[in-house]
Amino acid sequence: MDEPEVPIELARLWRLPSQTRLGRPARLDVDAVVDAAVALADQGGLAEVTLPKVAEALGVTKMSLYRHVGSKDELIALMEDGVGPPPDLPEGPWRESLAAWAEALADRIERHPWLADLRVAGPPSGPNGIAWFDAGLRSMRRSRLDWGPKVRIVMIVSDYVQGMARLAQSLAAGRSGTGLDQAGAELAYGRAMAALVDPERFPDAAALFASDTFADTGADSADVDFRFGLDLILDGVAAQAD
Amino acid sequence: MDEPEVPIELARLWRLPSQTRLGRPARLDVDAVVDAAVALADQGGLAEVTLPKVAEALGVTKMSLYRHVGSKDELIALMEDGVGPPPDLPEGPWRESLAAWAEALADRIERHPWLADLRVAGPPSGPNGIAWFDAGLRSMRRSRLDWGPKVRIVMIVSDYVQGMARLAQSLAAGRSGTGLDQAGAELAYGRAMAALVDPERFPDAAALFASDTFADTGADSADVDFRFGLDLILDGVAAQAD
DNA sequence: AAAGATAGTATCCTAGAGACACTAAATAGG
DNA sequence: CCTATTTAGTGTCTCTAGGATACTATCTTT
Repeated sequence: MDEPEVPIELARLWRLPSQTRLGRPARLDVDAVVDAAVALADQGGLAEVTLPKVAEALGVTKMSLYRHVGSKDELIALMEDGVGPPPDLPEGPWRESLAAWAEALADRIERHPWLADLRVAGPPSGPNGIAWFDAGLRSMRRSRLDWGPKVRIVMIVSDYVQGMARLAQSLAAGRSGTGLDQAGAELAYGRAMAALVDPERFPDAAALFASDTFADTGADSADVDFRFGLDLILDGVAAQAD
Repeated sequence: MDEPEVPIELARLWRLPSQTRLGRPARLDVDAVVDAAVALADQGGLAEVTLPKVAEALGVTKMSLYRHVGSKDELIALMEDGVGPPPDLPEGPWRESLAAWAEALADRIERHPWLADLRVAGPPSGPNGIAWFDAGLRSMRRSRLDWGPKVRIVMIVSDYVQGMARLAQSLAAGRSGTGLDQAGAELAYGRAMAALVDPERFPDAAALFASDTFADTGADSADVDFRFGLDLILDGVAAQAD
């Protein structure tokens, strides 16, 4: 009856020590692999995280990694959890607390941009994922919201933060001319749209392009946009909480 | 001075006819390639869309596809635009119109689940992307919102819809036991979490897991969740619009 | 010292994206 | 009519990735 209580992936996420200490001692452990992968992703994006490259960074062969992570997907999940727990957030009215939590989430993605590329793979299950989740719930302690709404609001806010981060990254990539196939696309965009968007078919879009709304998409407008949407969502929460 | 007015990718997105009709006539065109790719994605997900498989479906070799699409990424963009324009939406108060637009977006993803996997790659640029964008803006005509807020709200709502779709897909995949590595993970999840989530460290999360909130994540709760968040966002918009 | 367990290695396979040089089929101008 | 030009589609090659399998190396327990 030595069936594991928890699946092996969960055991790795929580760094549960293995029962036995038989056999050859390991040079590597889960943390070493995850840290190396995170370092690669931090400086080159998720695409840099390949089993060969992680293995090379650690000075081992790629197949040895499979002793410590079950698959590439599991490695990604471990990386997501591995970037760490939330910071201590100030207690206070739910609106300020929840906003601070959202800012902390955004900050986390800014430090690890590849987090914006990840798909949600279900409910949080790692220790740090749970910690972030717990912090999000805690921010609403002083509200009169029930569990159901709280959970949904946590999902909405974290989804919003990730979505805005993705958008900001895409715009930044397009703007700074990544040298990829969309070099100069930013310049051509306005002119091409003016030529292609027929005001008869698309009256509102054409009017928008004719206005200078897109012109002031300056350097730090991302922060303004972020606050705008966050406040909008918080207004929506306020409508529910009262 | 016969430089193209618009980049070639945009020309393909908008199906601008090429000037010349020299040379060998094409068996294929952009639409044929895109339609085949969409058909594959519809029945097997984005992972089914590979150049070899698309080519096989069309009875050509994979390299011939590059005569009609510039790259895999461009094919994805063409697919996204290729699923079609928005339906006609009822005029009316902005709140109902915007809600209807969001429902139409959700409906589109339900018909083409792979749309949930796509990253936003900047502002909309294809004819149908523009059409959806235009429809979103139009839904708020009767509000007193300025262009800036309108654009942001369109982004927030479409991001919300896509995020919820992704979440619903993840949960559905976990629930129906895809046969992948997470077979039975759903069952183990509750028990494992109860064992791992220390109430001292994670008081709110532990309390949540102890409650039966997750138990009633029934079959059609996705719709309920969707409406909850949508209403929350609309409440936020209302706070801005007044 | 032998048996058993675990860590890391060497080699193989499958599959995809894309480069490049080729052949095939059309048109325009002499 | 015929040939140069232009465009469409093919065949083959390279690179890179994830992963399976069978192996060797190194430790602990008895």
